[in-house]
Amino acid sequence: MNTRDLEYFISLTEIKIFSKVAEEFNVSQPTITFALKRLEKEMDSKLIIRHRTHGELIVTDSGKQLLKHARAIIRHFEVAKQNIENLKSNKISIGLPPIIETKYFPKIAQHLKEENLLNNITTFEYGSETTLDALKSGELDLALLGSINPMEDARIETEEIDQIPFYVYVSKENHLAKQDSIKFSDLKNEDFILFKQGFVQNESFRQLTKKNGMHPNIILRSNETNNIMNLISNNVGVGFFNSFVSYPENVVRLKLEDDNMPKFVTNLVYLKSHYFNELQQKVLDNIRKSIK
Amino acid sequence: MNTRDLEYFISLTEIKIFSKVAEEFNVSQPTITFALKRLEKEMDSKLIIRHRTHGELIVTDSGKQLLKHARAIIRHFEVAKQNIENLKSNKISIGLPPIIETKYFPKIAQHLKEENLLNNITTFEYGSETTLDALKSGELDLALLGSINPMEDARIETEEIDQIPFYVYVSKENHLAKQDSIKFSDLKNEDFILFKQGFVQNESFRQLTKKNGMHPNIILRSNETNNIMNLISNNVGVGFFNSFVSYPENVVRLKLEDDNMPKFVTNLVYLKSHYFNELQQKVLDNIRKSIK
DNA sequence: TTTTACATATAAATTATTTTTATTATAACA
DNA sequence: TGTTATAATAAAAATAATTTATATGTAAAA
Repeated sequence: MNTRDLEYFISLTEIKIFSKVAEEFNVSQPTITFALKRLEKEMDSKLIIRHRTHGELIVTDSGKQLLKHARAIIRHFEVAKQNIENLKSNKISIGLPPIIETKYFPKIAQHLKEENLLNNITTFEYGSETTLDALKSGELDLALLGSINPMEDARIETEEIDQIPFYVYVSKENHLAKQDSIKFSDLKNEDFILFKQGFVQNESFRQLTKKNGMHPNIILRSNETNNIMNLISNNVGVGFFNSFVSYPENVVRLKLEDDNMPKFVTNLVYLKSHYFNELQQKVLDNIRKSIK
Repeated sequence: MNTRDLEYFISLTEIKIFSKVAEEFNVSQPTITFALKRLEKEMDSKLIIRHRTHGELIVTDSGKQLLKHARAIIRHFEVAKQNIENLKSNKISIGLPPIIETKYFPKIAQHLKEENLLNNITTFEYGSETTLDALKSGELDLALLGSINPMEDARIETEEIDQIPFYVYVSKENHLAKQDSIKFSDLKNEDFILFKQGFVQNESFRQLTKKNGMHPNIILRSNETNNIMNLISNNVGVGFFNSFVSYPENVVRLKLEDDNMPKFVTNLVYLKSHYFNELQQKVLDNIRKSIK
């Protein structure tokens, strides 16, 4: 069986028009007809019910069943290619979201340098959610990433590093700064400066505002911790981060008193199906050593 | 890319001789050479280092990486076929290990009969371990099965039904019968009558004997609960089962006092990648309703 | 009801891919 | 040095996939 036929099939269930699928793949329309016939013969089952008219095309139960597996097959194939590409360039690509990088990378870099491995790594610095996607797609061999509460994903191996709470960061001039700790709901009239999309703190923040029935005023989003801290220290708004971020002297960190607060969990993760070669294994071991 | 090439490749990494692989698949030797070349071109990487001499054949790191994905791809393909086969026969095949069947099937059957679905199911009555393998291979759509401690498998969706302890069953004439509860180590001189291979109680039993440094004398294994209980009641030996089994009047059930005793967990399980059609969904819902 | 437009199927020819047959190359070993 | 076991290569054959051209089916428009 050919993966090309599966690709035609997947596309057909999405686009639902034979001739458009053919266009998509730069082949002629009968090619799609024949590909589907091959699959139906192989599976000994009708996969798609077609009416020769506008947009009506029904995926049978068998078709739906195949579709699930077809997607998995194509994904496996693409990830295999990507992994091999990384292997060839003798680099291990590591996802390191900035906040986690700040906390852990100095030690990791030190260890790797001692072992002469520092030039064999490429780091990838995006938010934890984006990083997770990249890991799944096979772009990354390994990642250190944050999650709210322990991670659970069927395809991923997770080693939990630690769990830390979230804090609110405000300027000393802010009215909240006199207190040591607050309730999340005390923030309902504040302006917020947060990270851009793809950071777990956002998900945690979203959960808390929902729980407290708040409609927060987010005045700015940035990817740069320094930039955000600068604005906070000028009392432009308040921030919501874990304790990994460093903060200037005129910023105060406030504890949150609420029960059942989400935690920021740091995880060392990789695909269960990933094969680590000797070099990659060495790097992995060094990272493990560095963060524990 | 062709799955046939992957099959040749997988076999080659196992058999390690091109000509033998060719024989295995009833093709000529150059076919294997060309298949490997195609894969190496597609992956743009050497997969296998070959010396034209006895048994020396090294799978490269890239090859190992591909191998992992190749196995997954082939499995997906086979499972898809099997699932579709079940779908066509409009039957839902359900794994029901005997002990669990005894406890849950009467209620399930009653519900299914009311809905006129009883003739759309096929049950598969083996031990939980065997049942799990069948589920993974796509032979089964669904299973109720036992595990020691909660199950964790990447490819499987699990709904935990309940957790119950294991007990020791002895004849009233047995010297232990006077007690209400015992320690597992009190059994060190007993003769045991257990289930045959593929039942979770065996795994639990094995763990406990190991922990207690025991070398148990297992005098008989059977698949028939009635048969085993008969022997126990005649004081031929003692049994180790969960509380689902029914037992005659002259058999006594003893609690186990040990700490951290393994539990018998009943789970409703199915493949994450399994697509349930309307009929199958109905059956699934009825089973859920029956066991909760 | 006929026509038109859109969409898929089919037949035959073409092209591409895979496999085979026959042969050569290479290393190990007697 | 010749023999044996194994893999690679070249050319031909077989098989499979795709295209071109055309037929067929269906819904909507005229």
